[in-house]
Amino acid sequence: MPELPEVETIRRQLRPRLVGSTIVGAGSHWSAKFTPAVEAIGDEISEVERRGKYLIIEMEGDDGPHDLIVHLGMTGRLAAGDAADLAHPHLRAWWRLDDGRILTFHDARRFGRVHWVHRGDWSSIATLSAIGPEPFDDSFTAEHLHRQIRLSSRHLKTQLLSQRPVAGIGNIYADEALWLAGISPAARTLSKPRAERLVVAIREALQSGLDNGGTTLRDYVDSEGHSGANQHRLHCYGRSGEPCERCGTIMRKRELDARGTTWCPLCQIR
DNA sequence: CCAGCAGCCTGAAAGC
DNA sequence: TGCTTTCAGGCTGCTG
Repeated sequence: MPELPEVETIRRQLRPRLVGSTIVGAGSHWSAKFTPAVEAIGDEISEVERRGKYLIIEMEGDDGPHDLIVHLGMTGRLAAGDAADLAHPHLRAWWRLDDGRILTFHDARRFGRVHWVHRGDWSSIATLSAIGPEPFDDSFTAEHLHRQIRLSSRHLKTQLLSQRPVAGIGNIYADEALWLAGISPAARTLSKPRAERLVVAIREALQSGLDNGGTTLRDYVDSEGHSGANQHRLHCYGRSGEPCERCGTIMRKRELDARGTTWCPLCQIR
């Protein structure tokens, strides 16, 4: 469940280690989700960016600039290590660098993906091509959020998870942000004042994740194999049956559009 | 075009 | 103890 804070943590670690390196070899699992990895052979890494939960490795080669795009899915891990990492049974893709190091992509559940596209041409990746603004960008405003939510009749939380109103939110930070804002995940509309609160809350929830190196509930580790610490600071996700930190009401959990959803039935009344 | 949902995946934990 | 069931859920692509 790497969401924006987890992917950004990995990006910050990998960028200085990868920029300037050339890919001299690569391989992948047989699934078409991972085979585009080998297209990067021969190219040099010029930048490591991120858009929402997508890691975007910018590549320069004889056939022009490309993006090597990695989505970690639920259980994806990236690491810049040595050949020992190739032995792992969950290895899905690997890239050998010109100094002998190997960038590996492990993913037990194979919900992750690798894409190879011309620089900036994300049209073949539906979610990425329609993705909303970065949450810390000035363009992510209450007016924007209010307008976006009005475009769909789906539950508010489901819209946040779609990546369209704003980029990078997954199940954990969606529950956290809605609790912080005091808004029901099952709402279908969003007033202007609530949109104001939700923008602040989304930034607060994600910033906590960034400040604490990500949230590790089961699988997440950063590119150096370290767990995050934000799981100790969650107010909502995973706290069903426990008292709400704000009002003491017992937190509840239910399925909302096939996603486990925790909320406070009093502070987040519909 | 949109809402809703099956399907993809496997390891850990719970249930029997 | 050991087998079976449940659960975790981001994204794609299909259906009505």
